[in-house]
Amino acid sequence: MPTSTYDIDAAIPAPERARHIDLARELAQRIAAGDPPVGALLPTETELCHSTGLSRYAVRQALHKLTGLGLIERQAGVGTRVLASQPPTRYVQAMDGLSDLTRYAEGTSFTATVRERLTADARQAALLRSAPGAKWLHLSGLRTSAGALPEPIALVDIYVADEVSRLSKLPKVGQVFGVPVYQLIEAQYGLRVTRVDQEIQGVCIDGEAAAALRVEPGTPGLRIIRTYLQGERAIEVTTGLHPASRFSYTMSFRQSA
Amino acid sequence: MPTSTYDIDAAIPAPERARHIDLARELAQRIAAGDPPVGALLPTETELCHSTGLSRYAVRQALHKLTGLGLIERQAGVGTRVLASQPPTRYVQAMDGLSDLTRYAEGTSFTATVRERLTADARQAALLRSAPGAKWLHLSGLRTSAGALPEPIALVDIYVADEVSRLSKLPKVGQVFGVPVYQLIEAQYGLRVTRVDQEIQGVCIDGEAAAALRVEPGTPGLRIIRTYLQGERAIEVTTGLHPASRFSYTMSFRQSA
DNA sequence: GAGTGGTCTAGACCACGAA
DNA sequence: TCGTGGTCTAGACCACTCG
Repeated sequence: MPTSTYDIDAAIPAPERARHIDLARELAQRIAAGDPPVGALLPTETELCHSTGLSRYAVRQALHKLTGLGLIERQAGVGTRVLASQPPTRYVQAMDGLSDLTRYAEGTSFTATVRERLTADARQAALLRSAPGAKWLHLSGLRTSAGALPEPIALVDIYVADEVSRLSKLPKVGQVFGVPVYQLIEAQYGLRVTRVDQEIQGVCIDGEAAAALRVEPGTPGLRIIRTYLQGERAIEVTTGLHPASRFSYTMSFRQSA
Repeated sequence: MPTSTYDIDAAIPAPERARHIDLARELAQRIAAGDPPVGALLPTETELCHSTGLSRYAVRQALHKLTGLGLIERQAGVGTRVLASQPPTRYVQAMDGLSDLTRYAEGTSFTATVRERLTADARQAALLRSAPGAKWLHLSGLRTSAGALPEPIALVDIYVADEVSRLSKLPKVGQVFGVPVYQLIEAQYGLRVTRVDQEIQGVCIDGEAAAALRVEPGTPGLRIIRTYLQGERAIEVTTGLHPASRFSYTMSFRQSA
């Protein structure tokens, strides 16, 4: 039985680092080896206290660490259950805000050429994830670089759900605009976009679009469709048409700790 | 001065939930109000113990929660510093493994038509993020749906860095193949991909590519370039050419708790 | 040297789940 | 009813920072 009086431990120049970390590592290795297999219960806190000679506090710290790693699950009255033998390797693309989605838009501005209220037909309803007959505010325009010679960057369509479309600072036709519309909605209606779905398609730019973007008909491009949702409700949908020569979409996925 | 003998508190039917959570919430509100402004120090643990009547353990639990929220930063010998007045709203696209990147590949198979070792010229070096003259293993082939009539899905090129290219289970020319190459590298060299960079371009599919994919010349498509890195070293690069009619890239970003 | 947060002990009461 | 984990107290020693 390890007595572990505090003075004794203090006299020793410290064995390693924190003991709860050692214990966590040891338990993780045992779990990896399948000692308590997935789905089985780990020893109780009391048992671990006795077997390790540590206090309950230290044992709980170790188990807390394993919980954070997703290795175990704890429930009062039941015990500590093994969830996985290996900490799952996850990869994430993280953003510090939705503005990262449209970072390319920095140094550019949006000029509206169309502003109308529309009632969705069948085709539009599919894009807008709403029932046919639903009302939306529709803006259409051109995004241009803010430099001396304003090169068109993208043809943009913005749809705003009727319930959140009474926005005081919305761009007027012909007006240059800088703020993302979803930010106006969040500010004015006090809600938060909880999810953004994004689809990227390859397209050939023809006809009017080619003329507006000042590229040759048949030029390759990207169509990006973003749906901003609060919960399951789509509150804004944007589509952008980007000439491939002026835009490519890059992202980076990192292994999450 | 709250005496807070344990029996007294126990006799009361529990005020709310855990007291450390109440304290965390109160501190978060104060920080939001700028009481200790960003960059300043919070009261020390001892002061919080006195002002709240809680034990140091409970106070530390509350501060630990705020640390997890990214609101504060702690350092022994210095104190508790306010990092932000609001918990940053982050959005993440999470994957439970890199196979999610190529989920579309399920139910498809890769058939190699080219297998060679190459020495990167200037143009290839840029794609492969290595110096000109570096050696890579190059596979080229077609990804087809596994159904009865094998429709070509994508033209694929795979480049494997020389140091990790001695792979026993690598696809041979003409052979149907199912496992992602990065998994072979991870398994055989005992390393882990820590980052994947991805670029998506819009293209028009012409010439040989159109013939191989059995689409009309001038058909729109997507080119997807993935770079698999361990640390800062690129160990594999893949490019895929997908007809737009058979593939679009979708992703979803969620607000992270 | 005084004070900070990091670690740890040895107790205790509680809500909850299972027998 | 019994044992689980969740919460909490009141002490303690340590490494570290700073004046």
